[in-house]
Formats: sequence, structure tokens, C-alpha cells
Amino acid sequence: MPPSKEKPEQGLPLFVVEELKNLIYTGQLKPGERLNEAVLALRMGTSRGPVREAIRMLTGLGLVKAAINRGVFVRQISMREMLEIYELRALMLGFAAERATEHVGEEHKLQFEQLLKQMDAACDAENANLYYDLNLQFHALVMRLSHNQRAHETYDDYVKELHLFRRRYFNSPGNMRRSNIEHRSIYEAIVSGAKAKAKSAAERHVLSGRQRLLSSMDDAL
Amino acid sequence: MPPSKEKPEQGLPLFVVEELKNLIYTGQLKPGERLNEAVLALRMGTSRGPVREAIRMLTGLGLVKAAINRGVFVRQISMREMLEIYELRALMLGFAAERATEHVGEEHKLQFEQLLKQMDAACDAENANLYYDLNLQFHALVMRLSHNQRAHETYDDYVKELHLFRRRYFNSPGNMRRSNIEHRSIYEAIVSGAKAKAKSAAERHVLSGRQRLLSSMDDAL
DNA sequence: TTTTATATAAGTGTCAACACTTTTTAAAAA
DNA sequence: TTTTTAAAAAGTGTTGACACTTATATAAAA
Repeated sequence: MPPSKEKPEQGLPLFVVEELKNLIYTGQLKPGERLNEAVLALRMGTSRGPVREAIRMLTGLGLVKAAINRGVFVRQISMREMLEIYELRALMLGFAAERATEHVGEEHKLQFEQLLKQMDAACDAENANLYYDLNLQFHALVMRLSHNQRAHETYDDYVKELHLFRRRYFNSPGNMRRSNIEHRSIYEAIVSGAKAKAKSAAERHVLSGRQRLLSSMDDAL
Repeated sequence: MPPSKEKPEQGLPLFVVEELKNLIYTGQLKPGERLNEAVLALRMGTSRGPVREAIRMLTGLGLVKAAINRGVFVRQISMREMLEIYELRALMLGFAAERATEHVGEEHKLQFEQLLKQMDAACDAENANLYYDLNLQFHALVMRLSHNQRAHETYDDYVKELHLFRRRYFNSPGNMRRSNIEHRSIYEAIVSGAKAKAKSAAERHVLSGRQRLLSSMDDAL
């Protein structure tokens, strides 16, 4: 990416924050790596001040960790943290799925069915990137139907954090198929108004995802 | 508070962050109020730089909101947000109570019983401050027994945020008594290993607290 | 050759000055 | 008196300079 880009209407530090988030989430800045203020300032076309402020925002967001006089580093997520976050993510999606039974309407059913169909197609095409994207949309729809905006935001944060743990989330075609079967059971529970079933199906789905991740990590050893 | 205080080994901005948190949580900086950089810098005995960085951290933490060229303001929590946070707080405590059944030991039982007894005493003495404090300890113990550190931290954040909504959390003696009865039923469910009961009791407890808050707000009208 | 001490470089921490924007105040016009 | 306009004040945004700390490279001693 060239050093210049469209400059901000919402303030320089905010602009830098977005740039840094990109660098981190795209893996150009890897976990454990140091953020060099001078280099970043040059790259963003500003002085160190705004960069420092942006970095402070990121520490508040928990994306980086600071060590006095030694710089700030992209956060490294431990296995333990990863497991904990998955537990809470399961809790959140379960909560949302249960609530969704109360707020789902005809228009949403259509969206659900369309997403499920598209994900099936992505499985057939073995298009992992497309599946990943549709998968996010499916989860977002469930979270939106919780009618709890904060829960939605928290869920998104969890997903991003986990993304940090394993940047390249590689899904085998088999995993995608299994995943989408779970999606369908969540959807069916929601539209049929089966609260407890929707909740447990959603929780299990996230925990299954965790298991799939762990297995693929074992394979890599 | 005098302008000088013990200075930090962990960095000036971090020190300022703690000071600002105090000012906000003690209500010396009220929701909606602007944070004046120059004034704060003078008060903290530094220049504006570190103050700005501290403020950026707080925006990352969601404690303040920034408006370009107009300053940053202590976050105001809407009724809707408050209700949403209570829902999630209930979810968290329910989760923790369920997990606590698996991790509670003899030493914890002792702590629980002591806390319950002290809270009863606080009720008799009609000491709301003491009760508030013990109440926090009780909840912290439950959260600790979840063996999910992240959940614990999140729960604490929720409590602080809600604190922001209503600084002076005024509890009538009757409320305190009812609250502690609920505590006891949570405790008993946990030690008896009744997962579902522990979970629902904990959830109901938080939601009852919310109801008590709402009622006391109606009274104030 | 390895270890230790020293000098150098690189990087973070802090500050004061200045540019720019918004708000407030005061004056002029309606 | 009310509204509009202009000047002043207050406050945020940004920068470059300098102090201080940590890491790196170099040279001396073992």
C-alpha cells in the first residue's frame, strides 16, 4: 500500500487507527511484532503525535500491549484466552438465537434461506473465502435479531480477536458442510420458536467450530 | 484532591488514565461533561501530551466519546444501553454460576458463608455502603469460580458501566434483604451442584436488581 | 574464542510552540 | 429590543525538538 491515501474528515488519529487495524487484521503486523512510531508516522504521512494517540486507542481496545520505554506490541492471544473467548462467543450466540425466536419475521426467513443456499453453493464450489464471508453474515443476522446491539458488537469483537489468534482460518470442504448443517438446525429452531433448542444449537455450533479449529491445529503439528 | 500525588513507575499516561477513571467513577466528572486537556494537564502536573494519550485510551475503553475539534466528553449511557448491559450481565453471572458448580471447594464455601453472614449484618445495620461492597465481593467470587478470566473482566466492566449510569446506587434496607435472599439461593445451588438452578438463580438475581433499580427510578419521578 | 565493558544508535517519553477550529463576547445594524 | 456581524478568547490538532531509556554494535579483557 502506498504511503498516501485519502485523508480523514473524522480526525487524523482515527484515520491512523483504521490503518493500523487493517495492518493487524491483514497480518502485515503480526502478533508479538513491535509498532515503530517513526516508521508508521512516515508511512501515514503524519508526525509521531497522532500515531501515538492512535496506538493508545488500540491499547484501550486491547489490540496491542504496551511496555514502558520498550514500545507497544501486537497482542498475542494465548491458547487459554482463545478457549475462554470461544466459550463466551458460544454464550453470546446462544443468547441471540434464543432471543431471535421472538423477533424473526418473514423478511428474515427469506434472508436466512438465501444465505443457507449460498453457503451450500460455496461448499460445492469449495470456495472457503466465500463461505467465510457468508458465514459471518449468517451469524450477524442472528445477532441482529437478538435486538441487543451491545451483544452484537461484543460478538463481532470476539470474532475479530479470534481472527487475531489464527489469521488464516483454513476450512476444509468437509468442515464447511458440517458447519452449514448446524446453521440450518439453528435456523429451523429459530423460525419454529423453539427457544431452548435454538440456544443449544447455537452454542454447540460455536463450540464445534472451536473443535474444528483445534483439530486442524493438531493436524498442522 | 491536591494536584500532586505519587508519580508512576508504569508510565505517565497510565497514571493519568487511573486518575481520570477515578474522576469519572466518583462522579467528579459527570456524564456528558467535557474533559479540558489544559486543566487536566495542570491538575496532573504534566503537559497536554500525556493527558491526550490517556484520553485516547479511555475512548478505546469506551468511557469517553470524542468529537473532532470540540473535545471529548464523558460517556452518557442511554436507558436502552443500560437495559442491554443488564441482560448481558445476567447472562455472564448465570454462566459463571453454572461453571462454579464444577470448581467450588470447601475453602470457597467458607468464603461464601462468611460473606452472606456479613451481608445479613449489613442489612441489620442498614449500612448500604458496606452491603454494596460485600455484594461486589460475592459476585466476584462467583465470577472467579467460573474459571474464565475474560468473563470475570467483562463482568467487572459491566458493573462499572452501569455504575456510570447511576452513580449513587441507593439501596433501601428492604432491597438489600431481598437481594441477599437471592444470593443465598445462588450459593446453595452452586454447592449442591445444581447447574441449571445455579444458572437461573444468578440470572434472576441480576434481573431483579435491574427491576429494583428501575422501581427506585420511578419513585424519584 | 568467549565474555565483559563501552560507545553508538535506535526508539520511546515529554514538552512547548504554533496552526486551526469552535465558542463566546462585544459591537453594529435592523 | 432583537438579529446579524465581527472580533476576541478558549480549546483542540499537529509538529519538531530534546531528554531519557533500551537495544545494538564495537572494542577491550579474560
